[in-house]
Amino acid sequence: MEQLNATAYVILGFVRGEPRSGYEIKALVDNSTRFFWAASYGQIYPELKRLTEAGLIVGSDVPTGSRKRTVYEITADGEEELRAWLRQPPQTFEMRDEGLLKLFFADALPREEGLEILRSMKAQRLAIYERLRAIEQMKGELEDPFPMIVLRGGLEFTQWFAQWCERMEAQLLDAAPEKRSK
Amino acid sequence: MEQLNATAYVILGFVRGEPRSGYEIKALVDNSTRFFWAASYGQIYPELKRLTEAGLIVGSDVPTGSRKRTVYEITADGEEELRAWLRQPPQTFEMRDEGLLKLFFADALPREEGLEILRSMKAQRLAIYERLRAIEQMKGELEDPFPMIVLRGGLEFTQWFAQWCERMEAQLLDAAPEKRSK
DNA sequence: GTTATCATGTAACTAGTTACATGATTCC
DNA sequence: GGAATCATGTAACTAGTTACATGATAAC
Repeated sequence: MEQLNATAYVILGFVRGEPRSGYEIKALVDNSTRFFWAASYGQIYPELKRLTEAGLIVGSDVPTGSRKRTVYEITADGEEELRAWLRQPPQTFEMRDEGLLKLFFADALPREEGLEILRSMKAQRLAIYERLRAIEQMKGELEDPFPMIVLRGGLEFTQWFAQWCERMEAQLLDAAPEKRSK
Repeated sequence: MEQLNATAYVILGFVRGEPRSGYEIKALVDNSTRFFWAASYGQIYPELKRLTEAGLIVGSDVPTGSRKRTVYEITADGEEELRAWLRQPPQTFEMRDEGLLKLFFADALPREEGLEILRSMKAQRLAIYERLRAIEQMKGELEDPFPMIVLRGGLEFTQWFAQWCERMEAQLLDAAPEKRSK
Protein backbone atom coordinates (compact mmCIF):
# COMPACT_ATOMS: atom_id res chain seq x y z
CA MET A 1 0.00 0.00 0.00
CA GLU A 2 1.36 3.34 -1.03
CA GLN A 3 1.66 6.28 1.29
CA LEU A 4 -1.35 8.62 1.20
CA ASN A 5 -1.22 12.35 1.75
CA ALA A 6 -1.62 13.94 5.17
CA THR A 7 -5.16 15.14 4.47
CA ALA A 8 -6.23 11.56 3.76
CA TYR A 9 -5.01 10.53 7.21
CA VAL A 10 -6.79 13.47 8.78
CA ILE A 11 -10.00 12.21 7.19
CA LEU A 12 -9.37 8.64 8.31
CA GLY A 13 -8.72 9.92 11.82
CA PHE A 14 -12.00 11.81 11.95
CA VAL A 15 -14.27 9.12 10.53
CA ARG A 16 -13.33 6.59 13.19
CA GLY A 17 -16.18 5.84 15.56
CA GLU A 18 -18.87 8.14 14.25
CA PRO A 19 -19.76 8.55 10.58
CA ARG A 20 -19.12 12.09 9.34
CA SER A 21 -19.95 14.16 6.30
CA GLY A 22 -17.35 16.17 4.39
CA TYR A 23 -18.80 19.32 5.86
CA GLU A 24 -18.46 17.98 9.40
CA ILE A 25 -14.88 16.91 8.78
CA LYS A 26 -14.04 20.42 7.64
CA ALA A 27 -15.61 21.85 10.80
CA LEU A 28 -13.67 19.40 12.97
CA VAL A 29 -10.42 20.33 11.27
CA ASP A 30 -11.15 24.03 11.75
CA ASN A 31 -11.65 23.46 15.46
CA SER A 32 -8.66 21.27 16.11
CA THR A 33 -5.94 20.21 13.71
CA ARG A 34 -6.00 23.36 11.66
CA PHE A 35 -3.35 24.97 13.83
CA PHE A 36 -0.85 22.36 12.72
CA TRP A 37 -2.60 20.92 9.65
CA ALA A 38 -5.32 22.73 7.72
CA ALA A 39 -7.63 21.34 5.03
CA SER A 40 -9.94 22.89 2.45
CA TYR A 41 -13.10 21.57 0.78
CA GLY A 42 -11.12 21.43 -2.43
CA GLN A 43 -9.01 18.73 -0.84
CA ILE A 44 -11.54 17.01 1.36
CA TYR A 45 -14.23 16.14 -1.19
CA PRO A 46 -11.97 14.67 -3.87
CA GLU A 47 -10.07 12.84 -1.12
CA LEU A 48 -13.29 11.30 0.22
CA LYS A 49 -13.91 9.96 -3.27
CA ARG A 50 -10.40 8.52 -3.57
CA LEU A 51 -10.55 6.91 -0.13
CA THR A 52 -13.89 5.35 -1.00
CA GLU A 53 -12.48 3.94 -4.23
CA ALA A 54 -9.54 2.55 -2.28
CA GLY A 55 -11.96 0.86 0.13
CA LEU A 56 -10.60 2.68 3.18
CA ILE A 57 -13.92 4.38 3.95
CA VAL A 58 -17.54 3.72 2.99
CA GLY A 59 -20.19 6.34 2.43
CA SER A 60 -23.91 6.13 3.01
CA ASP A 61 -26.62 8.60 2.07
CA VAL A 62 -28.29 10.18 5.08
CA PRO A 63 -30.20 13.19 3.72
CA THR A 64 -31.72 15.81 6.02
CA GLY A 65 -35.09 16.43 4.43
CA SER A 66 -34.40 16.81 0.74
CA ARG A 67 -30.90 18.16 1.32
CA LYS A 68 -28.55 15.43 0.25
CA ARG A 69 -25.88 14.34 2.68
CA THR A 70 -23.34 11.54 2.63
CA VAL A 71 -21.59 10.33 5.76
CA TYR A 72 -18.47 8.21 5.71
CA GLU A 73 -17.19 5.53 8.02
CA ILE A 74 -13.78 3.95 8.25
CA THR A 75 -13.37 0.34 7.12
CA ALA A 76 -11.10 -2.29 8.66
CA ASP A 77 -8.59 -1.62 5.86
CA GLY A 78 -8.82 2.08 6.59
CA GLU A 79 -8.06 1.53 10.27
CA GLU A 80 -5.08 -0.59 9.34
CA GLU A 81 -3.82 2.10 6.96
CA LEU A 82 -4.17 4.78 9.63
CA ARG A 83 -2.35 2.70 12.23
CA ALA A 84 0.45 1.89 9.78
CA TRP A 85 0.96 5.61 9.20
CA LEU A 86 0.87 6.42 12.91
CA ARG A 87 3.51 3.82 13.60
CA GLN A 88 6.02 5.39 11.24
CA PRO A 89 7.95 8.23 12.87
CA PRO A 90 7.31 11.63 11.21
CA GLN A 91 9.31 11.98 8.00
CA THR A 92 9.68 15.76 7.98
CA PHE A 93 11.92 18.04 10.02
CA GLU A 94 9.97 21.05 8.95
CA MET A 95 7.58 23.01 11.16
CA ARG A 96 6.39 25.46 8.59
CA ASP A 97 5.75 28.96 9.94
CA GLU A 98 5.49 32.13 7.94
CA GLY A 99 6.02 34.42 10.92
CA LEU A 100 9.40 32.95 11.78
CA LEU A 101 10.42 33.25 8.15
CA LYS A 102 9.63 36.93 8.22
CA LEU A 103 11.44 37.41 11.49
CA PHE A 104 14.48 35.67 10.04
CA PHE A 105 14.75 38.28 7.31
CA ALA A 106 13.69 41.21 9.48
CA ASP A 107 17.13 42.76 9.08
CA ALA A 108 15.97 43.97 5.70
CA LEU A 109 13.81 46.50 7.54
CA PRO A 110 14.80 49.41 9.77
CA ARG A 111 15.15 48.21 13.36
CA GLU A 112 11.88 49.70 14.56
CA GLU A 113 9.93 47.94 11.81
CA GLY A 114 11.70 44.67 12.54
CA LEU A 115 10.47 44.93 16.10
CA GLU A 116 7.02 45.40 14.67
CA ILE A 117 7.20 41.87 13.26
CA LEU A 118 7.90 40.50 16.72
CA ARG A 119 4.96 42.45 18.10
CA SER A 120 2.60 41.21 15.44
CA MET A 121 3.76 37.64 16.01
CA LYS A 122 3.01 38.06 19.68
CA ALA A 123 -0.41 39.48 18.91
CA GLN A 124 -1.12 36.60 16.57
CA ARG A 125 -0.12 34.04 19.19
CA LEU A 126 -2.35 35.68 21.76
CA ALA A 127 -5.24 35.56 19.30
CA ILE A 128 -4.58 31.87 18.71
CA TYR A 129 -4.43 31.39 22.47
CA GLU A 130 -7.92 32.81 22.84
CA ARG A 131 -9.17 30.67 20.00
CA LEU A 132 -7.72 27.54 21.58
CA ARG A 133 -9.20 28.45 24.96
CA ALA A 134 -12.62 28.68 23.37
CA ILE A 135 -12.14 25.31 21.74
CA GLU A 136 -10.97 23.77 25.01
CA GLN A 137 -14.11 25.08 26.69
CA MET A 138 -16.27 23.62 23.95
CA LYS A 139 -14.71 20.21 24.15
CA GLY A 140 -15.07 19.89 27.88
CA GLU A 141 -13.43 16.65 28.76
CA LEU A 142 -12.88 14.43 25.75
CA GLU A 143 -12.62 10.80 26.64
CA ASP A 144 -9.67 10.33 24.28
CA PRO A 145 -6.55 11.57 26.04
CA PHE A 146 -4.33 12.26 23.02
CA PRO A 147 -6.35 14.98 21.26
CA MET A 148 -6.72 16.57 24.69
CA ILE A 149 -2.99 16.68 25.40
CA VAL A 150 -2.34 18.11 21.94
CA LEU A 151 -4.91 20.83 22.59
CA ARG A 152 -3.44 21.63 26.00
CA GLY A 153 0.04 21.48 24.51
CA GLY A 154 -1.09 24.00 21.92
CA LEU A 155 -2.22 26.31 24.69
CA GLU A 156 1.05 25.98 26.59
CA PHE A 157 3.13 26.42 23.49
CA THR A 158 1.22 29.45 22.30
CA GLN A 159 1.76 31.11 25.64
CA TRP A 160 5.43 30.21 25.59
CA PHE A 161 5.76 31.65 22.11
CA ALA A 162 4.07 34.91 23.02
CA GLN A 163 6.37 35.27 26.03
CA TRP A 164 9.38 34.52 23.88
CA CYS A 165 8.37 37.32 21.52
CA GLU A 166 8.17 39.66 24.48
CA ARG A 167 11.55 38.61 25.83
CA MET A 168 13.14 39.01 22.41
CA GLU A 169 11.65 42.44 21.97
CA ALA A 170 13.08 43.52 25.30
CA GLN A 171 16.45 42.06 24.41
CA LEU A 172 16.58 43.85 21.08
CA LEU A 173 15.57 47.12 22.69
CA ASP A 174 18.27 46.69 25.32
CA ALA A 175 21.00 45.98 22.80
CA ALA A 176 22.73 49.08 21.41
CA PRO A 177 19.69 50.57 19.65
CA GLU A 178 21.74 51.71 16.66
CA LYS A 179 24.44 49.09 16.42
CA ARG A 180 23.31 48.62 12.83
CA SER A 181 26.41 48.81 10.68
CA LYS A 182 26.62 48.91 6.91
CA MET B 1 2.65 43.99 -7.62
CA GLU B 2 1.19 40.61 -6.94
CA GLN B 3 2.13 38.51 -3.96
CA LEU B 4 4.95 36.03 -4.63
CA ASN B 5 5.33 32.65 -3.00
CA ALA B 6 7.28 32.11 0.19
CA THR B 7 10.23 30.52 -1.59
CA ALA B 8 10.63 33.64 -3.70
CA TYR B 9 10.97 35.72 -0.55
CA VAL B 10 13.45 33.25 0.89
CA ILE B 11 15.56 33.75 -2.23
CA LEU B 12 15.23 37.53 -2.06
CA GLY B 13 16.26 37.37 1.60
CA PHE B 14 19.39 35.40 0.85
CA VAL B 15 20.63 37.39 -2.13
CA ARG B 16 20.76 40.64 -0.21
CA GLY B 17 24.31 41.85 0.36
CA GLU B 18 26.30 39.07 -1.24
CA PRO B 19 25.53 37.56 -4.64
CA ARG B 20 24.66 33.86 -4.36
CA SER B 21 24.23 30.94 -6.73
CA GLY B 22 21.20 28.64 -6.64
CA TYR B 23 23.36 25.97 -5.10
CA GLU B 24 24.50 28.30 -2.33
CA ILE B 25 20.94 29.41 -1.62
CA LYS B 26 19.93 25.78 -1.19
CA ALA B 27 22.81 25.23 1.24
CA LEU B 28 21.85 28.35 3.21
CA VAL B 29 18.25 27.19 3.44
CA ASP B 30 19.36 23.77 4.64
CA ASN B 31 21.38 25.35 7.40
CA SER B 32 18.83 27.84 8.60
CA THR B 33 15.28 28.35 7.43
CA ARG B 34 14.65 24.72 6.58
CA PHE B 35 13.31 24.03 10.07
CA PHE B 36 10.42 26.38 9.43
CA TRP B 37 10.57 26.72 5.63
CA ALA B 38 12.29 24.23 3.34
CA ALA B 39 13.11 24.59 -0.36
CA SER B 40 14.16 22.19 -3.11
CA TYR B 41 16.18 22.73 -6.28
CA GLY B 42 13.00 22.05 -8.20
CA GLN B 43 11.61 25.25 -6.72
CA ILE B 44 14.72 27.35 -6.46
CA TYR B 45 15.97 27.26 -10.06
CA PRO B 46 12.67 28.04 -11.78
CA GLU B 47 12.04 30.71 -9.16
CA LEU B 48 15.41 32.34 -9.86
CA LYS B 49 14.37 32.56 -13.49
CA ARG B 50 10.99 34.09 -12.64
CA LEU B 51 12.51 36.62 -10.25
CA THR B 52 15.02 37.62 -12.91
CA GLU B 53 12.27 38.13 -15.47
CA ALA B 54 10.38 40.22 -12.92
CA GLY B 55 13.48 42.36 -12.42
CA LEU B 56 13.70 41.62 -8.70
CA ILE B 57 17.14 39.99 -8.97
CA VAL B 58 19.93 40.09 -11.56
CA GLY B 59 22.25 37.22 -12.42
CA SER B 60 25.84 37.34 -13.60
CA ASP B 61 28.02 34.52 -14.85
CA VAL B 62 30.93 33.78 -12.55
CA PRO B 63 32.25 30.37 -13.65
CA THR B 64 34.78 28.42 -11.56
CA GLY B 65 37.15 27.13 -14.21
CA SER B 66 34.98 25.73 -16.96
CA ARG B 67 32.16 24.88 -14.55
CA LYS B 68 29.40 27.35 -15.24
CA ARG B 69 27.98 29.27 -12.34
CA THR B 70 25.50 32.12 -12.09
CA VAL B 71 25.21 34.30 -9.04
CA TYR B 72 22.25 36.53 -8.34
CA GLU B 73 21.93 39.86 -6.60
CA ILE B 74 18.86 41.68 -5.41
CA THR B 75 17.76 44.83 -7.25
CA ALA B 76 16.22 47.94 -5.72
CA ASP B 77 12.79 46.66 -6.83
CA GLY B 78 13.56 43.32 -5.20
CA GLU B 79 14.42 44.99 -1.91
CA GLU B 80 11.22 46.96 -2.05
CA GLU B 81 9.22 43.78 -2.72
CA LEU B 82 10.88 41.98 0.18
CA ARG B 83 10.23 44.84 2.58
CA ALA B 84 6.61 45.10 1.46
CA TRP B 85 6.14 41.41 2.29
CA LEU B 86 7.88 41.72 5.66
CA ARG B 87 5.64 44.61 6.62
CA GLN B 88 2.46 42.57 6.16
CA PRO B 89 1.64 40.48 9.23
CA PRO B 90 1.73 36.70 8.54
CA GLN B 91 -1.43 35.59 6.78
CA THR B 92 -1.53 32.00 8.03
CA PHE B 93 -2.50 30.59 11.41
CA GLU B 94 -1.02 27.24 10.54
CA MET B 95 2.22 25.87 11.98
CA ARG B 96 2.33 22.69 9.98
CA ASP B 97 3.74 19.73 11.89
CA GLU B 98 3.34 16.09 10.98
CA GLY B 99 4.31 14.82 14.44
CA LEU B 100 1.54 16.72 16.20
CA LEU B 101 -0.93 15.43 13.64
CA LYS B 102 0.07 11.87 14.45
CA LEU B 103 -0.10 12.50 18.18
CA PHE B 104 -3.58 13.95 17.74
CA PHE B 105 -4.82 10.67 16.29
CA ALA B 106 -2.72 8.44 18.54
CA ASP B 107 -5.89 7.08 20.16
CA ALA B 108 -6.21 4.84 17.13
CA LEU B 109 -3.29 2.83 18.50
CA PRO B 110 -3.03 0.79 21.69
CA ARG B 111 -1.88 3.01 24.54
CA GLU B 112 1.69 1.73 24.58
CA GLU B 113 2.14 2.47 20.88
CA GLY B 114 0.63 5.91 21.30
CA LEU B 115 3.28 6.64 23.87
CA GLU B 116 5.82 5.54 21.31
CA ILE B 117 4.79 8.49 19.14
CA LEU B 118 5.56 10.86 21.99
CA ARG B 119 8.93 9.21 22.47
CA SER B 120 9.82 9.44 18.81
CA MET B 121 8.76 13.10 18.75
CA LYS B 122 11.05 13.73 21.67
CA ALA B 123 13.90 11.91 19.95
CA GLN B 124 13.31 13.92 16.80
CA ARG B 125 13.35 17.19 18.71
CA LEU B 126 16.59 16.26 20.41
CA ALA B 127 18.11 15.43 17.02
CA ILE B 128 17.02 18.82 15.72
CA TYR B 129 18.47 20.40 18.85
CA GLU B 130 21.87 18.90 18.06
CA ARG B 131 21.61 20.02 14.47
CA LEU B 132 20.78 23.57 15.52
CA ARG B 133 23.62 23.59 18.03
CA ALA B 134 26.04 22.65 15.26
CA ILE B 135 24.67 25.43 13.07
CA GLU B 136 24.95 27.93 15.91
CA GLN B 137 28.58 26.98 16.40
CA MET B 138 29.22 27.39 12.67
CA LYS B 139 27.70 30.83 12.52
CA GLY B 140 29.63 32.19 15.45
CA GLU B 141 28.31 35.67 15.92
CA LEU B 142 26.34 36.92 12.94
CA GLU B 143 26.26 40.67 12.74
CA ASP B 144 22.54 40.61 11.88
CA PRO B 145 20.59 40.18 15.12
CA PHE B 146 17.34 38.79 13.72
CA PRO B 147 18.56 35.54 12.14
CA MET B 148 20.50 34.99 15.37
CA ILE B 149 17.45 35.36 17.62
CA VAL B 150 15.47 33.03 15.39
CA LEU B 151 18.24 30.45 15.63
CA ARG B 152 18.45 30.80 19.40
CA GLY B 153 14.66 30.74 19.60
CA GLY B 154 14.73 27.52 17.65
CA LEU B 155 17.11 26.04 20.20
CA GLU B 156 14.97 27.13 23.14
CA PHE B 157 11.78 25.96 21.54
CA THR B 158 13.19 22.58 20.59
CA GLN B 159 14.26 22.02 24.16
CA TRP B 160 10.89 23.12 25.46
CA PHE B 161 9.17 20.76 23.06
CA ALA B 162 11.33 17.78 24.07
CA GLN B 163 10.60 18.49 27.73
CA TRP B 164 6.91 18.78 26.98
CA CYS B 165 6.99 15.34 25.35
CA GLU B 166 8.60 13.97 28.48
CA ARG B 167 6.07 15.59 30.78
CA MET B 168 3.18 14.32 28.68
CA GLU B 169 4.59 10.83 28.67
CA ALA B 170 4.83 10.86 32.45
CA GLN B 171 1.31 12.22 32.73
CA LEU B 172 -0.12 9.55 30.46
CA LEU B 173 1.71 6.84 32.36
CA ASP B 174 0.41 8.21 35.65
CA ALA B 175 -3.18 8.34 34.48
CA ALA B 176 -5.10 5.12 34.99
CA PRO B 177 -3.08 2.94 32.58
CA GLU B 178 -6.18 1.17 31.27
CA LYS B 179 -8.87 3.79 31.54
CA ARG B 180 -9.48 3.18 27.87
CA SER B 181 -13.17 2.62 27.42
CA LYS B 182 -15.06 1.54 24.30
C1' DG C 1 -38.39 37.31 4.20
C1' DT C 2 -33.70 37.35 4.85
C1' DT C 3 -29.53 35.88 6.94
C1' DA C 4 -26.74 32.19 8.68
C1' DT C 5 -25.64 27.68 8.37
C1' DC C 6 -25.68 23.06 6.26
C1' DA C 7 -24.09 20.66 2.36
C1' DT C 8 -21.51 19.22 -1.93
C1' DG C 9 -18.82 19.86 -5.38
C1' DT C 10 -15.46 21.40 -9.39
C1' DA C 11 -12.21 24.08 -12.44
C1' DA C 12 -8.28 26.55 -12.67
C1' DC C 13 -4.52 27.37 -10.47
C1' DT C 14 -0.12 27.68 -7.56
C1' DA C 15 3.24 25.58 -4.72
C1' DG C 16 6.22 22.27 -3.83
C1' DT C 17 8.45 17.36 -4.26
C1' DT C 18 10.88 13.56 -6.42
C1' DA C 19 13.59 11.57 -9.46
C1' DC C 20 16.53 12.00 -12.86
C1' DA C 21 20.31 13.78 -16.05
C1' DT C 22 24.60 15.96 -16.73
C1' DG C 23 29.16 17.36 -16.05
C1' DA C 24 33.17 19.90 -13.64
C1' DT C 25 36.27 20.14 -9.68
C1' DT C 26 38.41 18.97 -5.39
C1' DC C 27 40.02 15.88 -1.98
C1' DC C 28 41.90 11.50 -0.61
C1' DG D 1 41.34 6.71 -10.02
C1' DG D 2 37.30 7.14 -7.19
C1' DA D 3 34.34 9.57 -3.99
C1' DA D 4 32.49 13.77 -2.41
C1' DT D 5 31.08 18.10 -3.56
C1' DC D 6 29.94 21.96 -6.68
C1' DA D 7 26.67 23.30 -9.99
C1' DT D 8 22.40 23.57 -12.95
C1' DG D 9 18.51 22.16 -14.54
C1' DT D 10 13.87 19.74 -16.03
C1' DA D 11 9.78 16.57 -16.42
C1' DA D 12 6.34 14.42 -14.18
C1' DC D 13 3.99 14.52 -10.43
C1' DT D 14 1.32 15.40 -5.96
C1' DA D 15 -0.60 18.48 -2.70
C1' DG D 16 -3.13 22.09 -1.62
C1' DT D 17 -5.68 26.78 -2.45
C1' DT D 18 -9.05 29.94 -4.32
C1' DA D 19 -12.94 31.11 -6.29
C1' DC D 20 -17.01 29.91 -7.78
C1' DA D 21 -21.68 27.55 -8.32
C1' DT D 22 -25.69 25.57 -6.38
C1' DG D 23 -29.36 24.76 -3.39
C1' DA D 24 -31.73 23.24 1.07
C1' DT D 25 -32.88 24.25 5.85
C1' DA D 26 -32.91 26.69 10.33
C1' DA D 27 -33.05 30.78 13.04
C1' DC D 28 -34.48 35.44 13.67
